[in-house]
Amino acid sequence: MNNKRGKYLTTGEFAKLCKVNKQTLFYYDQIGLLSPIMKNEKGYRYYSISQFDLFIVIDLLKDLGMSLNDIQQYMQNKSPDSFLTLMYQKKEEIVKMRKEIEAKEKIIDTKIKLMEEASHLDFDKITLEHLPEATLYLSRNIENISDEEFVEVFSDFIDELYVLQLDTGYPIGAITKREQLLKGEFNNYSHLYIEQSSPKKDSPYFQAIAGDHLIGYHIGDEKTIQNTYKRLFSEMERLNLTLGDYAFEEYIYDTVVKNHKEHYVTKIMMQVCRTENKK
Amino acid sequence: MNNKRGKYLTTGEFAKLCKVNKQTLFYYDQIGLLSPIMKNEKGYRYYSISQFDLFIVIDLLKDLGMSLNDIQQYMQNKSPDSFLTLMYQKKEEIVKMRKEIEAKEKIIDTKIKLMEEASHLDFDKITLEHLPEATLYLSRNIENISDEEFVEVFSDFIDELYVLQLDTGYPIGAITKREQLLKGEFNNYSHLYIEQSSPKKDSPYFQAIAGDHLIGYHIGDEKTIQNTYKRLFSEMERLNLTLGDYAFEEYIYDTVVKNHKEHYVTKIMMQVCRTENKK
DNA sequence: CCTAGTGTATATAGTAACTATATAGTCAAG
DNA sequence: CTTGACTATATAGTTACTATATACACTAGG
Repeated sequence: MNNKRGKYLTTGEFAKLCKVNKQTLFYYDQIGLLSPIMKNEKGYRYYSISQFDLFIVIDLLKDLGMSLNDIQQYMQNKSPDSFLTLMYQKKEEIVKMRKEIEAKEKIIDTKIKLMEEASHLDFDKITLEHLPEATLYLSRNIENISDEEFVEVFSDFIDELYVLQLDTGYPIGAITKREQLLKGEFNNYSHLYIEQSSPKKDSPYFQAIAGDHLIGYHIGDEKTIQNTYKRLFSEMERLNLTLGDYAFEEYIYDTVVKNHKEHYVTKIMMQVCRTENKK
Repeated sequence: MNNKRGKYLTTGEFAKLCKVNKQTLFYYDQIGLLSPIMKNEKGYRYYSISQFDLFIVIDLLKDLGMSLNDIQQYMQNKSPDSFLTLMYQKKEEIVKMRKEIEAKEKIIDTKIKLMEEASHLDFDKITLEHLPEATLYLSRNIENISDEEFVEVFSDFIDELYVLQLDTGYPIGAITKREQLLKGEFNNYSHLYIEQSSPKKDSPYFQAIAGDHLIGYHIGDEKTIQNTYKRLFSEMERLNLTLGDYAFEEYIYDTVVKNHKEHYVTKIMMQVCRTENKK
């Protein structure tokens, strides 16, 4: 049990016990949230051990995002029932908090993974790789749309990611169809996408076709991306490959890690077929 | 990809996208953390889509407890390397945060469990129950100590719980030895304790002896607890039981849920033996 | 008993990161 | 051409501390 003993703690001792600044206790006393059980004639504050239990609860509620004012409201008409109600409510909130933390941890893991991978890449080389199947979440179609419409689609896409909690830390990429690629319209995308590491159900997912991709890196502004596409097309011809249905673009280094557009790096993954019967 | 389109977002639109108050963006502009890519002759702000990526990172770092100032420091000399370093550091921090959240969730679960149990108790009844084995973490011995020493032991005990992360939401209880009970020294405890739901290793634990206990509840101030002990002793005699080695006291309702000492409830669990060969 | 060092108190100002309010200019639809 | 919704700046207020300045109190050593 607790407080039956006669000895009290001074503000300094109590602050040390609670692991807070002494000033914080003055403040709590001032706003009437937690006042010492006793003040002597010199104005010295004395706290009892049972007040520590109170502090612990105040601290817990504070960490759960409750304002000192709301805590005080509770403290003023406390009862086993209201405490239980409060705890049930806080349980819900903390579960939500935990899930958010977990999501953020995953985002950080992804960012680390991507950055580590990027640091081992040679941006000058074009490689032919077999990509494993990946699940992509797609925006609505954005072929031939205006700037204003693009901004709207992008905003809606972000909102969907937020609502469905699909932000996994992967970059937002864009898909270009074979048709546009052949016409040289490298900025006329068909969809935005974001990769999902552990896909959920109930959404219009797009299953990226696993298979051979010619992968190259564009350094610098998006506006000059046709140069890199040309290099990719030459390489495709040299290797005797035919163009597949889609190409995928995503930022490797963007405004988050580089100050100037000239240093941005975009990864281009062009689906290709090794088939012989090429026209 | 992102920003190649010419259309920009107004402060209001960008704020909606970022899910923040418009004023917050003014503030970020003012402190130079995130300024719009463009301002027209009337002073209207225009944000690009790629600035959203920046906002997302700022928001992530902020949620990880970084100050806007520190974020700005990072943003001013960003690089893939420094970003990676930052992410590794934040990974460590978020793991710590997650563990703290998990610990708090457990505490809330315990509080709910205890309060639910308490609401179904009849505080007037004395019952004989077989208690399952429980692991208790003990303070050092507190027999016959002064008030000052008690405060010190209590403080040290709290520090240990903090360092070893043993706060599980269970109340801090006190143990009284048979010897003291027989002498009627109900306030001369031998140890403080806290129950551990999932015990860890490497600590001087005390394994509570599982067994029969006579359980009664004391309502009101600790000072009158001898009355409840007397009731327990009578009941013990009536049931033809002998006193065991220890008695355990813990608060059911304390200052956290009740305003007045007269409403505090203390649970007393007295070890007893059903053995016949009683002197 | 005096003094140095540590503790306590109050009062006030400063801080971070918003948030609200007041005032005024701008723009787009009917 | 007006109305309503937007934009801007400037300033003050908020929360929960945190720091600083000043003064008084308590305790241990010489």
